[in-house]
Amino acid sequence: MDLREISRLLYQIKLAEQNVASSFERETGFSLTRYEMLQVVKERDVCSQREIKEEMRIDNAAITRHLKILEEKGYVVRERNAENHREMFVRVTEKAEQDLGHCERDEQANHLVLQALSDEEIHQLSGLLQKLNSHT
Amino acid sequence: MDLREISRLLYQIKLAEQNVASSFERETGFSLTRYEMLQVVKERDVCSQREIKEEMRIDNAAITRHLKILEEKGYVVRERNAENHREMFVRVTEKAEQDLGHCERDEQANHLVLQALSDEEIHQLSGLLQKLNSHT
DNA sequence: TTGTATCGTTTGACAAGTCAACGATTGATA
DNA sequence: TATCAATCGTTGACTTGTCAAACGATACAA
Repeated sequence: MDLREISRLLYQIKLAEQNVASSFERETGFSLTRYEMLQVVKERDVCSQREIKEEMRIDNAAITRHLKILEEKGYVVRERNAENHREMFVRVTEKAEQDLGHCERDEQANHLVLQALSDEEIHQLSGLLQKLNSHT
Repeated sequence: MDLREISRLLYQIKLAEQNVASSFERETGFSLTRYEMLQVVKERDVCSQREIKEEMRIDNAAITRHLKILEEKGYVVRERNAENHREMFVRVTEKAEQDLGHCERDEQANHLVLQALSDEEIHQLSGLLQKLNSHT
């Protein structure tokens, strides 16, 4: 297993990421990151940006900017935590719930990975990525 | 298998890509993309940017910019194809061969994926990614 | 009460990708 | 042969990530 083989594998991961992220956006209308972000917030009902950071392992700066965009689109509302004015509390709006639910029911989205891989393979892939990601 | 589960999986791929690319760069001193690019050129001895594009599935603009950087670092030389003045021919330099060989022999690089996954698992992962990437 | 450290977020500068528009060459064809 | 289309590469504008510096709270110690 030499470096060249490793770089080939890693480059395949890069390509997969690009393909997959752009397909997701094309088919759902949501950028993958912002979709995840909305779901993370929604699951917590209300949450701080620090929580988003910990859950998504993404830089603070990126969070600030994504939330700005989501706010402009009317998908989230933000307000300072009254008990700790350093924190911003984020909450998804009714509109976000609707639009998320809408593309949830959209069959098209299923064409993504499901077309390429069987359920068994998806499960395998998920396990391997988990291993890979936890070793960081 | 609903959309939320899919997005989780795709987001894992995104995280993996980020981890893996930055580890690679930290440990080899080469950005993953530029390392691949040098190898692709080296394997062909001389090649046009179109060939790089087809092999690496990367945008033309990105190639132009990476090659500019590689040229500045003295890793590649470029010259117009005398028979077709539209094409640029790229070639790696002696210095590139040396530096690539140097980090090839560097054990550190092996800590990357190899630490997280067994040979068998790497093989599995590679297969799954291949399937995923060919379905695009 | 007054520093000082820490926290949570924001901002700016950079990297690396995309797409779209352009320029120079080349090839095809009317 | 003159023109028109296709090819190859470059450039500019944009996206989305990073890191580092800055900033307004807050907490705590002297």
